[in-house]
Amino acid sequence: MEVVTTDALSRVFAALADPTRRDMVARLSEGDATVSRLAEPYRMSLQAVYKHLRVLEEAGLVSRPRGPQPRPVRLEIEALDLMDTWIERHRDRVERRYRRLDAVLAEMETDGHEEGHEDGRRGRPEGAGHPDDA
Amino acid sequence: MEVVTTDALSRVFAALADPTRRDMVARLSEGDATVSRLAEPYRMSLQAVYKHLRVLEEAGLVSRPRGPQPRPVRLEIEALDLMDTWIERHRDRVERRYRRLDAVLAEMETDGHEEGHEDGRRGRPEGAGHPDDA
DNA sequence: TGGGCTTTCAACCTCAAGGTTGACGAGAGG
DNA sequence: CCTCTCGTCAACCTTGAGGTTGAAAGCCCA
Repeated sequence: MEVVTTDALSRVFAALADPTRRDMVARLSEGDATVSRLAEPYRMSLQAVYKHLRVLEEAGLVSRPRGPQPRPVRLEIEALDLMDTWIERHRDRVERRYRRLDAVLAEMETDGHEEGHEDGRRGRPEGAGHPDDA
Repeated sequence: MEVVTTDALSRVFAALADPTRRDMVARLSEGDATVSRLAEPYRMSLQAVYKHLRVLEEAGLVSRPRGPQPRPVRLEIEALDLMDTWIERHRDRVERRYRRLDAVLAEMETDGHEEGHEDGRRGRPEGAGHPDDA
């Protein structure tokens, strides 16, 4: 069966990997809208838009009461927060690591060594390697 | 030829939509690593890992000198910043909007007006509609 | 110089993603 | 009541993503 059960984070990232969907989110961040209203700007069938909407919904980025009448689609920010958390975490780690490296390099420079950093690159000690999880 | 030229943002989001790739980024945020070292924990061929790496590279999330010897893979944070910026922008918009709505609703409640919200959500004025870009 | 290790490319397979068209159902409004 | 519209579902098509195997190439070392 392999019910892939793609994890939440993957769904959110994947949902936002599509420019159309990202644009929808952008527009929804300004205010709710009905499906057909949302579809207006795009050169694709209403059904396609509906599908995109479903992707966003399954990613938790959007919520809406289902039904035939013109019902509004609303943006939910929890999913954005989810991504944000992930990104910040790793970005911080990298930055911390860079800072550490800079310190090490600075110390090495007291030996009178100069770094070839014309593109702002740091050295890479390639240490660590902790196969830690996400 | 259709050089799709997927935009940068799409590439970054898509790159992180895969759990394996996300794990790679997580591990790289702790320190650089060679391709084979990176591949160790995963139960897939080395070539598959290499492909993932290429995706990350094209998304600008990773950089590495190409060549036959064991060369280190390094995480680049600019791409993370790119996403971060996008996310924050829209999240802020939504939050501002929610705050505004809350204010409006609070004001309306002084009139004793009822809202058709069977799912506990806030009201939706559906105004704006600026098909503004991402 | 030959062997082994690493990285890389290429051909192939499978399946899901994004899109299309066609049809259906429920409300709103004449 | 009939109809029009909006949202929804379903079947189908095409392409690209993720994986595999096989093989080529460059560097290091004995």
